[in-house]
Amino acid sequence: MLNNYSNEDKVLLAVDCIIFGFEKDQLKILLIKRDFEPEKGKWSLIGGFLKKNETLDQAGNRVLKHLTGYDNIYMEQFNAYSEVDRDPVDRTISVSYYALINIETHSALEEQYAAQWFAIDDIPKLIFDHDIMVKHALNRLRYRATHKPIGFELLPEKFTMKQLQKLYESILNTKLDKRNFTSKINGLDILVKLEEKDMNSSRKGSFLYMFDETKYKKKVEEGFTFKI
Amino acid sequence: MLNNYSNEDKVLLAVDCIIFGFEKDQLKILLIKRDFEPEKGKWSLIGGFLKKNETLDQAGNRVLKHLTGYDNIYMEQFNAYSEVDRDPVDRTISVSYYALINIETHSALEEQYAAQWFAIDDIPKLIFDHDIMVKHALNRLRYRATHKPIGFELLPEKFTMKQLQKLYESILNTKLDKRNFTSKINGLDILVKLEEKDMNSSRKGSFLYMFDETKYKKKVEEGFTFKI
DNA sequence: ATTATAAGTGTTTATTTTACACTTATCAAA
DNA sequence: TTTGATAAGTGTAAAATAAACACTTATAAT
Repeated sequence: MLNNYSNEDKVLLAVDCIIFGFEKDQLKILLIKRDFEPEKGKWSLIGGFLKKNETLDQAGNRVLKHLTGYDNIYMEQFNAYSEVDRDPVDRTISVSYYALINIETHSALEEQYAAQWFAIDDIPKLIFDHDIMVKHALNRLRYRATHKPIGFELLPEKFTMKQLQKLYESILNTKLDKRNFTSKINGLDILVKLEEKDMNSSRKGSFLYMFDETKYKKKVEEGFTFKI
Repeated sequence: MLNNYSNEDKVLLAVDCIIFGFEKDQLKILLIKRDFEPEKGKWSLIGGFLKKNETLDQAGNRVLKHLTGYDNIYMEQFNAYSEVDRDPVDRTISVSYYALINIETHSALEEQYAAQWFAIDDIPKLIFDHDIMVKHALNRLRYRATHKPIGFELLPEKFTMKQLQKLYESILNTKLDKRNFTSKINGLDILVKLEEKDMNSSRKGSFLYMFDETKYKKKVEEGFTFKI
């Protein structure tokens, strides 16, 4: 009586991750040189196959850790890709995730692995349908940025208001007014202004901020609409 | 060299559909009495297994047609569910879809099949993790209703402003002000007001509307924020 | 002391959203 | 044919939010 699914087709299930980082005022994604056939040596998203005894979330984290060394990264599932011929070797459905990561605090790992960061408007041709996945992930990230706070996972612990503005500008692909941006962000009440200044970018120096993690996460739960 | 995926695990991939309809001012979903083990006879979402040579979208449509007779239905994929034990028989990942359907023009089909419509706040206990899927689908539908026009797929060809308002109210689970609603909707410029009146609901009668399909679909592309 | 540079800060206008209640068209009943 | 009942239809004022816009200030380097 049990096991009456035996006539059904089984397929390979892949997990592919679009890993966003932010560095030098630029939004970037992490790509890897694929080390197996087909398309060996071509640039690819971080990905791998789901194993029998793990969830998709677990597979995403395992794959990410295995290929980049990164652990405990913020990830969100966003779409399944199922074109019959998307992978020439075998029927593979891919569930994609986007991840947010602070490049600086996770630096130096890329070298031991074959991963490399690419600025968002300088991405090489990718294998299979990975280009489309990146496009969709960007849309999702844009939506995310206008409906929930963003930055906690992407910026260093302490950052300037300008860095935060540049993050929004690069995600939304637009220029924002400094005064309006500042008051909008302050209105969200998720930042803590520190005494400390960053003296690198100007003589006057600019105050550093941190996220108030509790308030930030509360706003992530609630959501809002951030009009640009 | 090819077929080097042979060590990877294969899994069953299911497609489950949350089918929304609207009837008698109520948002409803279509459920089916499951006709195979396990959980035979229990209420379940419309679902089935992906076959080797079809996409998920195709599988969704095939399953829907097979179990309800409905064809050519608006569907959108929204999430993959992958808990290891979600199906007791075999490892099955489910990709869920929500669908929108006009109950009246598709009526009479339920009887030949084992499907039945349930008002959204009167849904029986469902098998596996289908309850969670329904909850997520409702959230997705709410999001959809506040960011794109909705109703074309759910309402009959001709409908009153009140019907449309009731649709929004039942999706958003809230009461709306008649005047504000009317001017908001008219502001979208997606409706055509007919000469014709519906005389069933009042002595005065209420004008019937249709969607301007071109404008409607354009707005669906663009998106907006519908503040309630 | 002077200068150069980016940081920091408020106000006014335009737009959008919300709150709110009376008149009208029609059918049914007297 | 008049009257009454009922839901449809309609507008405005106040409040909140978003957008546009430019000068002052703190500091390091010279």
